[in-house]
Amino acid sequence: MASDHTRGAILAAAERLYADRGFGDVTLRDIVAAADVNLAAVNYHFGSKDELIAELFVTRSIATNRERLNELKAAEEGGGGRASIDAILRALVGPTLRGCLGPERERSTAARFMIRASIESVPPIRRIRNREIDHLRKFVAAMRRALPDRSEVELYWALHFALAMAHQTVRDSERLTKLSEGKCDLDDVADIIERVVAVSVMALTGGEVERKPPAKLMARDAP
Amino acid sequence: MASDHTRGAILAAAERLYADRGFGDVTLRDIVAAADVNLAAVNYHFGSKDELIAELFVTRSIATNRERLNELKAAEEGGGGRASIDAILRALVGPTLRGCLGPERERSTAARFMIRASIESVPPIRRIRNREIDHLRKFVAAMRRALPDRSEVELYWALHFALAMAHQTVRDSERLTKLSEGKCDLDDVADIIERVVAVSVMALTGGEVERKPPAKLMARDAP
DNA sequence: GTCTATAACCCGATAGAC
DNA sequence: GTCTATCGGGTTATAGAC
Repeated sequence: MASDHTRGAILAAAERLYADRGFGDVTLRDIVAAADVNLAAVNYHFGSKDELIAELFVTRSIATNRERLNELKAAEEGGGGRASIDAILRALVGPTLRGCLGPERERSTAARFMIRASIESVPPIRRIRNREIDHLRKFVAAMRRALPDRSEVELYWALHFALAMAHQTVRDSERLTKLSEGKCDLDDVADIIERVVAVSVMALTGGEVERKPPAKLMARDAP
Repeated sequence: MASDHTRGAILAAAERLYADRGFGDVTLRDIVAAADVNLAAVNYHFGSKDELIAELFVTRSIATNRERLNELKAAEEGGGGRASIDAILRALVGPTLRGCLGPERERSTAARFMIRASIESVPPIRRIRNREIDHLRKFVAAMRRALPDRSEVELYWALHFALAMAHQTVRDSERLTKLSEGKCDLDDVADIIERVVAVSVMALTGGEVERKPPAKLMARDAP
């Protein structure tokens, strides 16, 4: 089975090149040159360029999702079958943020690949992300157990906003650093996780009360 | 100046095709066929495919940024030189959300183009987005006037999270609809704006107090 | 100045020999 | 399984007609 070597070499070279230079700038010819294999081997082992990218992304996604579920399970067992809402949200955003942020020098190829995937969002990756819904439902279910009084709509919005803050922080960490002139420390991952979790929890516990009634034709605000 | 017609036809055709089918699936040949002009006209009028995309995006971005600043100015004048924090954040996220969400049938070509740009994030568009920092600084300055007691870091994070929630809602509206089985109404733009603003305000007014101290090696949570 | 026509090159995918 | 050779198509760039 010399093929396993070829296959693995392609995967490793592709992940590194995509992480370093992005999906748009890396051709299959670049990849096979770096892996020192033949051009046709890519099509033989993966079927197409898109399926190669999909396999790279699926592998890393499965790892992240397993981490999330492990943390969720640990939080629920620690709480006697019902995890606290902050622990649930921490299990949701923690693995992604820990995996993608942190000091530059410590970022693995896998981490840089996932950051790139988050920024460029090429078609095969989008297709896989759209199949994540069943995975997210497990977190909605846990949130429902933690906050049985909240309406489901509020739970969905809170989960959506938590993921939004986490992903955008991964995507735009450079812009936030520039905007804040370094005052926002993107290397302090634990602090960022707690920020995202705290805001998401407030969206669930502090909201609903002070939100304005839906004013359909509001153009400006008038105090 | 028959060229103005050619130029405009290319811009209109390109925006429509990109909005409908995405940047990856539309070739220059598709565009010139739809605009009924010659292939080389694109290179003559815009220099390259990337510059054509950049011009489309810059035009729409300028319009959005002007709306934002108009709303900010109106809010500050209405408040005697100092706008309330919610009015500032509403001016920041309102134009984008109003422009990109709402009933499908009402979405203009320009709106669908901006949604596409938000999802696919192709290199020329990323370059332009990175130059938005000076624009955002005006909102940071307004926030500082509204909440002079808050530390600057908190203002940056709140602005970042507000934009994160707004952009991710535009980007992933379909996933949220599926996840919530239609229970989250993505057509009720006014409600979405108020949700984003409310959560962002809470990030500024409710935070700082109950956030945990930075626990560098926290793996799980232990109550 | 404006546009047409075409050249020269690179991409991903694949048929078929080995 | 691996490799050569090649196809169809997209992109830039440009010579030269209008």
